[in-house]
Amino acid sequence: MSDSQKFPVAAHALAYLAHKEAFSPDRAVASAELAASVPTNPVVVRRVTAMLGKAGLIGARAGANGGAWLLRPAADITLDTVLRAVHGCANLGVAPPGVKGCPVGARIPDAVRAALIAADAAAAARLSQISVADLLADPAQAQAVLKSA
Amino acid sequence: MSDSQKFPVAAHALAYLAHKEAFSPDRAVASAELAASVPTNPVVVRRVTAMLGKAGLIGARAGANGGAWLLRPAADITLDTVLRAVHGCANLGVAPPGVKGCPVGARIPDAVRAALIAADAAAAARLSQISVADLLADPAQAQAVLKSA
DNA sequence: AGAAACTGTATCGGTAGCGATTACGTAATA
DNA sequence: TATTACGTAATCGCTACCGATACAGTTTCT
Repeated sequence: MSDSQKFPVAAHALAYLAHKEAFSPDRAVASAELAASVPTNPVVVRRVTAMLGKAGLIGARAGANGGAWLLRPAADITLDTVLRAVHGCANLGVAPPGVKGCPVGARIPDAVRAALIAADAAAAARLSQISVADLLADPAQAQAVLKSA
Repeated sequence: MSDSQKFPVAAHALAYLAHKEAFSPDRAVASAELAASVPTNPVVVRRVTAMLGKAGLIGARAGANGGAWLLRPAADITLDTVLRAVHGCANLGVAPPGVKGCPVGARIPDAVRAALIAADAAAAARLSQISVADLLADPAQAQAVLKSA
């Protein structure tokens, strides 16, 4: 894994729910509407909302007027939680196994693995500073982040 | 992108060169030897060493007794430099475009993009604290990082 | 000079993963 | 009961990567 788009789609969906003020079952938003905003296929949306539901971030109900809604305030949902909910990680590849015979060749993979894990943890830590509510904030903020990076 | 293994392979190759003390052309290591340590195909190794060469991290020479060697002390090569050299990034997906009509649907993608860039920058910053020399250090260090993450 | 070793690159085949789509069973509403 | 909508499985087409082969150019060794 993974060039997966699950995390961006999840973040977008949650931000959309927050914008729609879908905080209770009677304000549920259907997957078709979310899919139209991303844009993507409704099934793709339901695949990620199902994961978000298992993580306790959103509720969902079938049937007419059904759909998904947030179970927490948008400001209380940080993006690292979202990332974990969709089983994502900062992907830099997987450390190759190395050869068993060579002592150094066998030791390097563990060190590389440790570096990859450290990088992933750093990315998650950064995401923990961003909430779904932040995604709806003034675009000037987003621009500032974009330029400083 | 990408699920590419370029970064792990590059890190492994550089660590191997450092271990072999390949600091000058007369101590060059052939791609076949590097490939045997990873393990992978010699061509895969040459693909990444070519990029590392263009980034000024290693030198390479064709011909008998040819191969690759480090152009800098291993302690001066940080892993974020390696990551950039192979055009890698902490991959969390790409922000979907959103729909043009909806004002919020159009704003969210920029915010998501900014978050992805921030996470990538954080991962790179963490990698900048790790050098190739660190990859050869006591495995207890690597274990400590692995467990703390 | 000739043989041998090695890089850099192009190319091809196999494979794996993903998104989009269709389909179906279940659940909730009108 | 008819309709709406979720959750999940199965399938399709696409893309990207790795591994392997091949080849031209370069350097060393005999």
